[in-house]
Amino acid sequence: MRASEPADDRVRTWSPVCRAVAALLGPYAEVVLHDAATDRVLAIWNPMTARAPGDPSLLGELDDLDPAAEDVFGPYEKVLADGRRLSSVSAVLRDAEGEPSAVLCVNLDRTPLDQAAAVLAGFAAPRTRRPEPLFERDWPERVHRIVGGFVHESGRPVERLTREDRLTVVARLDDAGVFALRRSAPEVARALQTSRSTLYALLAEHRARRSPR
Amino acid sequence: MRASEPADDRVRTWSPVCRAVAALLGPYAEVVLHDAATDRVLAIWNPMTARAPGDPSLLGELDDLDPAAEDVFGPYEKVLADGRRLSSVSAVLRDAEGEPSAVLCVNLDRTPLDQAAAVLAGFAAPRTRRPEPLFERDWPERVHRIVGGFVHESGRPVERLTREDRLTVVARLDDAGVFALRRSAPEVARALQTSRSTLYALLAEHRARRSPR
DNA sequence: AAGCGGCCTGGACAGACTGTCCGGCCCGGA
DNA sequence: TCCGGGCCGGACAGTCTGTCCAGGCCGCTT
Repeated sequence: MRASEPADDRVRTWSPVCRAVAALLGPYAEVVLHDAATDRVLAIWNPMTARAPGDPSLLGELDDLDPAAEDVFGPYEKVLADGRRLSSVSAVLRDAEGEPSAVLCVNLDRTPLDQAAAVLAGFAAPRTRRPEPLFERDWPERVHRIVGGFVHESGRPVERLTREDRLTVVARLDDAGVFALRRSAPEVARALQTSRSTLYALLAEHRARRSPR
Repeated sequence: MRASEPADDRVRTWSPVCRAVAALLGPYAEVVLHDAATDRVLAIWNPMTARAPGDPSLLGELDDLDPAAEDVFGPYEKVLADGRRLSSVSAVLRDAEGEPSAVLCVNLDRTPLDQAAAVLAGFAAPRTRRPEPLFERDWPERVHRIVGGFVHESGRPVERLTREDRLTVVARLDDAGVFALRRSAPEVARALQTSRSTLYALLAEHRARRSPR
């Protein structure tokens, strides 16, 4: 890369697309251009949070992408601090040589859509609610999905997750109530490729952090 | 339809409402005015099937309506022969004396709504659906609700349920996956006002019945 | 290189929970 | 009255849970 401002080029190259997307999706979509190498924000349109160019992206390393891998990720879900739920899509943008040059993320606030869908669904399906199982039948599948989701989202394969990563995943799993299910702990440990001991350590840490009282 | 048609009055009275509703809900709503006494169609707007005035209504007995009962029913679901699913609302229309004079039915074809909802839902919630708890947070509450539901439905208080009753409840609970939750067995036993031993006996019996293979 | 701290791990363990079994009790029918 | 079905509490072995520990690995510092 160039001298001190390697970003310029890429922003110039990609900003029309970004602006188009931002314009198309209206006020509820945030478009972010990331520098995959430095893991920082290059530019941002219609920001939903206080991020600005130069801020860390928190994307995780996407640089060890093999060319065969898919360049478009998602849509997957993120949750903002204020509870708004986003549908996000990420795309690896490559230069003329085929090298990854930036990462584009589009974050669509789905709450209005959710509300609309709920309205429609309620309109259409009046009272015949389903017996609705207490929990998903195939919870191991579900565990794998949560773990897999994080892997996907962080770009790191399971066996290379950091301690903090695993802590995050454990937090999600705990929030999802997974650990109230019989036999879930060993399964989770396996999925997380860690030992049962460590899993419990992480879990304890998570719970201690959450309520230090 | 004058002389031989006693319906006239009522149709004249109610048709503005019916037309308004039909207009409001667009091409997907059928509005039918029934004669509750003769159980025949008085008038129909925007019919979805080949019914015409004078045809039997097939409403079933709505005549034994006590005045205290609610006059508006639904929305409930109907299914057309061709598979279209309808959301329906019925209303008893009363004359000046408070006597039932006709029944209004509005049948809304929900397939377009369902499709729209699906589109929106798909748009909004692509692949990683809600962190959506794996199971209800307050599952004991849920257990009580299932048990209570059965009690309500059978009219017998918990402590007077028959063996077969309890077996049914256990079946429902098992189908809901309750027994995959840690610590659920004692709670269920308590809710069912039976002993843990018996609970396990019932559970075993249920599972044996289900798959005698 | 050696020392150190942080973290992971397998193994060990006590304690909780799970399923099963049994003897005793109650109750309704023959 | 006797009998059989069903329930109960208690007991038990087996499993699962959390916790703890000693040892090992790794990166960092001295």
